[in-house]
Order: sequence, then structure tokens, then C-alpha cells
Amino acid sequence: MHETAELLKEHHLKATPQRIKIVSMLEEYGHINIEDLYSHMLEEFPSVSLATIYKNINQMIESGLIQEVKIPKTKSVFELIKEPHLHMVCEKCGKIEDICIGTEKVIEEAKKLSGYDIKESFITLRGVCPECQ
Amino acid sequence: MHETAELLKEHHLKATPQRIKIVSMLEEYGHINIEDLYSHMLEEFPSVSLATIYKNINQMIESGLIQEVKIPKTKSVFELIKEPHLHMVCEKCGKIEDICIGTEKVIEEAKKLSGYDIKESFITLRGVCPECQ
DNA sequence: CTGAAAAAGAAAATTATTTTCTTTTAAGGC
DNA sequence: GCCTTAAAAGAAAATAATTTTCTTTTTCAG
Repeated sequence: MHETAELLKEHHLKATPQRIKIVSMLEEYGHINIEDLYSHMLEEFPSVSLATIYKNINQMIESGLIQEVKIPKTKSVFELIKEPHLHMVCEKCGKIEDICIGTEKVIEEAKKLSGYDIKESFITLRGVCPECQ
Repeated sequence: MHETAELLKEHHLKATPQRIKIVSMLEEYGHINIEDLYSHMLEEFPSVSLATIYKNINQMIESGLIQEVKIPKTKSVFELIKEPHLHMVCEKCGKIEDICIGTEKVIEEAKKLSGYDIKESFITLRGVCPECQ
């Protein structure tokens, strides 16, 4: 069995071909928006419905398999949930990449200044990637 | 003349009562979503159109007066543009606050690891505010 | 105070997302 | 492997969000 199918099962989602394709695309591309997801799905499943995409995306969010990433001035994309990371967005080519770096300093300082008990951080950095420089 | 009106003029926007109210609300609340903006506007301008709200918000974004802030699992809000800052969101009461802290460390490290030439950063921290703890 | 350009408001159009309903399918038990 | 059944897919309609179009009203420079 696909390991992708197992991933779905672990999240109590039936391993339908459409869901396997969605998860495979997330694995392949890392980040993808609804529109691109739909157009790629159409290649393999010519009669797939946009409602199926939305329903599956929402179920995958509810089950903790994926999450929405909101990026300024851009359509939201979705990604598989993994260890905490931040997002690098290239303003030239539009590429989105994940990087893992320590954010304790910022979080600690924010905590000190604001008094908040901080649970999560969402960091997006926009600039120009090495290939576009 | 209102200083709010002058702020609009500086951004080449005519100082209509509706725009003055929008900017005043942004000054008062700091962050506000379209829905709340509209319902407060209705109190003062019973015949205001939602299209007017959207058109003004978009013009204010284009002119560099305000910007959209996208927050995970929440409707977007808008804020007046000011010095760079990050956003604190209370997961209990929903409050959004700005804080200014240094982010050079994170940005420097991200630059080193990714090779990106970083131009902007967008940071949102979610947690529990002092009042809700 | 007047005219031109822009904005407001109303309504329609478009786009995005969700819901409903019927048919099809995945997968556990035999 | 074959049933059964709950869940998913697909189609279409419904709802929500946003934008556009068009006419009337208003701002504001001269």
C-alpha cells in the first residue's frame, strides 16, 4: 500500500484516489493553492469536482494532516503539517520554501514585552531567492 | 480640518466622510475586519454600501495608507501602515496587538541559511494575553 | 461659486466556498 | 473474494465574498 494511503489512514481519512493525489501533490510541491491543486487534479481525474477538493482540504485540516498558510498579497496555500518552520517567499519567482531556524530569541523578547503566554509563531519572510538574484 | 482628512490628502485620496470614518476606526481600533468595519459604518452612514467599503479599502492599500494583515484561522484585518512591528493575537479574547521588537537575529539567520535577500518580515505570535491568563 | 473629476450608492456580475442530494466506492467482516 | 455500510465523489444549487458597472452626488481646485 502507498505510504501516502497510510498517512491518510492514520488521520482517520479513507484513502481515496483523489485524497492520495492531493497528499502526493503536497509532498511533491510542498505548498499549493486551491486553484493549482484543482487544475492538476483535473489532469488525472477529469471529472473531479471543486467541491471534492474543498471538502477534502477541510477534512485534512480538521484531522491535523495539513494546514493553511496565509501569505501577504498572495492566495493561501496548503502544506502538510511537520515540525515548526518559517516560510521564505521569493518576490520574483513566487517560490515558497520552508526553513528551520531558532526563533526563541524573538519569542522570548515578545513574551517579556507583551506579557503574552506565546503558544505558536507564524513567520513569513519575503525577499529574493538565490536563483533570482 | 481633521488631521485624518490631511492624512488622506497626503495619500492623494479625497477626504470624504466615509473615508474619514474608515481611517478614524483604524486609528481607534488598530485592526479591524471588513465585516466589523461595515457594521460600524452603518451606524453613522445608514446607506453606506459594502462596495464603498471595499473600494476604499483597496484604494487605501494601493496608496500605501493601510495594509491587510492575514492571521491564521481568522478573517483578515486592516491596519494603518506605520513602523515595522509584529502581531500578537490572543487566542482567548481574539485581541490583536502590535509590538516592536528587534528581529535582526532571525532575519540574519534566515538569510544565511536560505541565501535569500530578505526585504520584509511578517510575524504573528499566538498565545494568551495577560488579561486572559 | 462653479465645473470637472472622483466618490458614493444601488444593483448586477463575478469569484470563492459550502451545502445538498444522489450515485459510487473503500474497506472491514464474513 | 464477496457483501454491507458508512463515507466519499460528483453535480448542481446555495451562500458568501468581492468586484464591476452605471447613475447620482460630492469634493475641491480655481
